[in-house]
Amino acid sequence: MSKKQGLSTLTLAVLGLMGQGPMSGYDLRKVFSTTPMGHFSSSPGAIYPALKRLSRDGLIAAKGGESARGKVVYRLTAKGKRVLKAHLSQAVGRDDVVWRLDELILRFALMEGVVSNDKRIEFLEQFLFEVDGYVEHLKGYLAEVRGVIPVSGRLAMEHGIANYSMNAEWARGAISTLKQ
Amino acid sequence: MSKKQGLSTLTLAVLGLMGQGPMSGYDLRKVFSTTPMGHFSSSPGAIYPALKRLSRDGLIAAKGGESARGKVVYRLTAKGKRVLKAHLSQAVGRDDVVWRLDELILRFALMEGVVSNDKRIEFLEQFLFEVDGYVEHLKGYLAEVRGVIPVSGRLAMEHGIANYSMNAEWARGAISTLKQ
DNA sequence: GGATACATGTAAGATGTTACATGATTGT
DNA sequence: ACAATCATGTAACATCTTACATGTATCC
Repeated sequence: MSKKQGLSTLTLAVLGLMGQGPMSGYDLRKVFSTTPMGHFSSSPGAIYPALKRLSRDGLIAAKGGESARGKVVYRLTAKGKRVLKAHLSQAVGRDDVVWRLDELILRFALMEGVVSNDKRIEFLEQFLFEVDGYVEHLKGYLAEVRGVIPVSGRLAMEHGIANYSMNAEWARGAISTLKQ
Repeated sequence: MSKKQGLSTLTLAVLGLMGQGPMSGYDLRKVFSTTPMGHFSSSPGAIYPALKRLSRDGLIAAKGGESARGKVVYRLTAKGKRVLKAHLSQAVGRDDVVWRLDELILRFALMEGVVSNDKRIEFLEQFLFEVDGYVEHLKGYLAEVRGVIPVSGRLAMEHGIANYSMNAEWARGAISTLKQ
């Protein structure tokens, strides 16, 4: 169906923001450095090369026509839209929840206008299922090692459990919001 | 007083685990792949070069004497202990909370036996102060943009607020645990 | 004797950080 | 005229991922 889609978190953020409207590299840097949207480096050494890559791969294209100063404004190509939508529509697995939780939240944040309401609810339900499962796993692990691990370690484990529990709570709330 | 201490998360985890006792690269991989301790790649391509660097820089040293099979067991040197302790003793700032929260939790988890109980409480109090401040900031930001941002974006913002609130709650609980 | 687990490593490539460089435009 | 902000870029370096390579010891 598709090649492996190894979109880095930064790449995903760039495509997602351009999905909302055309932007320049400088615009992206402003968003990353002035809003609490994700935690991205606004360093030129990361953003401009990323734009070059996306441009080279045909996912974005510089708008024709001169813009103010040297500004280069990009927008998604048809291929870029397809790749973005495919990425946002991926199923949520246990690995995503364990290893890439931040990216899942970013994916959700970028879904507006790209993925239907029903699909977003489906995403949250898969997310909730996997998170709940992982919370149980962590609780089981803690029960096993409690007593043999040091206090700091135990508290850090409890942090992990509280973190995933909070994510489950959030997902439950978000699902009922999206269902009206 | 000291050079910039750009310990990567993996490097910190390696030093911290070796702070508890001698380990080989393979032992580290086992810990990373079989316990929920942090989210580290257990790939040999990350770990063995990291051990080489730490060894080259004099923070760890291979134990003399042959071990089973080809096993190479490392332990912290005096310098390694010093660097680890210095890193774990750093003050917590707003930037750490915003950009490196996972690393802060890892730092806390590794403090046992290296940093005194009082210092750990101090760490948690600084952490709590910064987290509380950031929660206020996020709430203020949300209040400003609520209404003009899409639903998915708003829910993602609320996720961030819930996340930091949970961290504050956790810190409060951990402080009272450490105070007995 | 063959599968599995132990144990370490390298090579190629992608991505990111920090620091530097360059020039245009706007405000005062 | 000068500073600040707008705007893009490169070079050197560090790190991590993926995939491959190699050999040993143990279990059945």
